[in-house]
Amino acid sequence: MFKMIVLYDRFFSRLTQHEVKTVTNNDLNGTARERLLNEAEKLFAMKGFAAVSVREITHEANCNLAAVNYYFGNKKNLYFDVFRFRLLPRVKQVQTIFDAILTDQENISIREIISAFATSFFKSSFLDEEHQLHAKLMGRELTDPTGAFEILFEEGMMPFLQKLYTLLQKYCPGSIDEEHLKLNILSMLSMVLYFCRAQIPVSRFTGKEYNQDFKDCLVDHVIEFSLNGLGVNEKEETE
Amino acid sequence: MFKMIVLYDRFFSRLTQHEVKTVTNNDLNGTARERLLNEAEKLFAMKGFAAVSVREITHEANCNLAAVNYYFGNKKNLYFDVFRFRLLPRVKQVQTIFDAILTDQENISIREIISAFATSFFKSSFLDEEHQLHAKLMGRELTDPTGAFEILFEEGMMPFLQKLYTLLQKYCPGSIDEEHLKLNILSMLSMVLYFCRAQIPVSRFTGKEYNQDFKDCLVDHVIEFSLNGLGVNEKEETE
DNA sequence: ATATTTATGAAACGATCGTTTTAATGTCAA
DNA sequence: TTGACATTAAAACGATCGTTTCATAAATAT
Repeated sequence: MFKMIVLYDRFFSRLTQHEVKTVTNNDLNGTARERLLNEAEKLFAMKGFAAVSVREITHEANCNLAAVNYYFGNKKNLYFDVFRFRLLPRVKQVQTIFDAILTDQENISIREIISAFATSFFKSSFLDEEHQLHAKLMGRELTDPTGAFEILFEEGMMPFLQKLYTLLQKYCPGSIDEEHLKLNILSMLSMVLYFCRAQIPVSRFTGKEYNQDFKDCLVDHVIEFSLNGLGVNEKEETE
Repeated sequence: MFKMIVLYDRFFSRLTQHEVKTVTNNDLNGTARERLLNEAEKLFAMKGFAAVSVREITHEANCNLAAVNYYFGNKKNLYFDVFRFRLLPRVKQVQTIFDAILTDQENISIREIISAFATSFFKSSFLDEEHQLHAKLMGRELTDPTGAFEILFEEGMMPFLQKLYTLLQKYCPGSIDEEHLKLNILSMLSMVLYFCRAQIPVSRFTGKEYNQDFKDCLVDHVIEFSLNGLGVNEKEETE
């Protein structure tokens, strides 16, 4: 009895018997717990926390209504676990892609850093239809924080921004003070986030649809605007 | 009977007898309809549409539960009217401030245009506590559009962006094609929106609180970053 | 095989939601 | 004053919500 209550603490939720025994097994996707997480991720992302009912999630996951409370304690805990086990890995993946792009190169220029940043955000993840859902989830957390966002920001976003900071500080030609460099980084971040999230206003104002051509154009624009914004005259470097 | 149904159409809602007779009177703030709009604006902004109940609104406005349905037909129509009669005027005010800043000056430089843009957004409105609520409302519409945002964008934002476009096109030194200039404008917009809305992550990364010093610093940063991003070397102009 | 735990099934609970109904007011012209 | 209309009041309706209960089936351990 008491053991059950402890399992429903803020940071832990019940694992299936199968999962406890064979955590490293790849064949877990079929378990009820996994199906619930998958459908919850999809539905929460599309409609938001309040607009999705437990009945809807369990129905889509082919589970019983009581399954959510059995595995996760309550609806809110399921929401948090979606962030912990589904969103956080994907956010971390952005930095992984960023690192992979840079490690291929020997001498790193600022242009290559900026380019890797924009590319890792844009092309590889956030413009995919699948990841649009995650952007919506994070967007809602930005306006109505529930604490779930902190998990992503502290463990996923902050380390990435810090790494970007040390990289740019190292390879920046002039001496830029900490405050201005950080504001520059946030400005770059604001652009990629905006062009990913506010696709409707962007399309409406520019008259362009988000096809591959326009996406490529956006990546180039962010890179050039950021390089100029940083005060780096790229023409001296590339030629 | 039928007349009532027509009044509850998407675009119109019932006016009080008092309002119909004396629309220009300043003494309207006390009517039930106005009180409902005020409280709805406040509550919708703080909690979002779904998280606010009609009972809560009517209670805060010292009205009866049925008053919302009497004056606005239903809850959703009240939400739309909050955008129509409360948010739209405030969004238009941004452009008014922008125009006021520029008309004081005789010869307009690009720096002055950018500065007026950033200032009209930042200082005059979006960083005030009162207007933070409106930013939250717009933020939710960005992730979960209900159609209410279109009112603001088409009638408030688009004309402003168009004006900015023609201004910059006129006073820009080099020849910039339409697409790139519009992307530049959207980049500037993304920055002011982000620094207004994402105050928590910004404070977390920079370590700065949103006091007056930091706000001023942000305005300066956006201006400089934008000028550099546009490829305008401001030092040749100001000296 | 038996006992114990784990998981699922269907049904119900209590609460809250938006909306409607019906009756009682208040207001103003005729 | 009377009648028509605008407004308010209180109560109830039907629906949906998150959660709980309890019986049963499946899986596992002894």
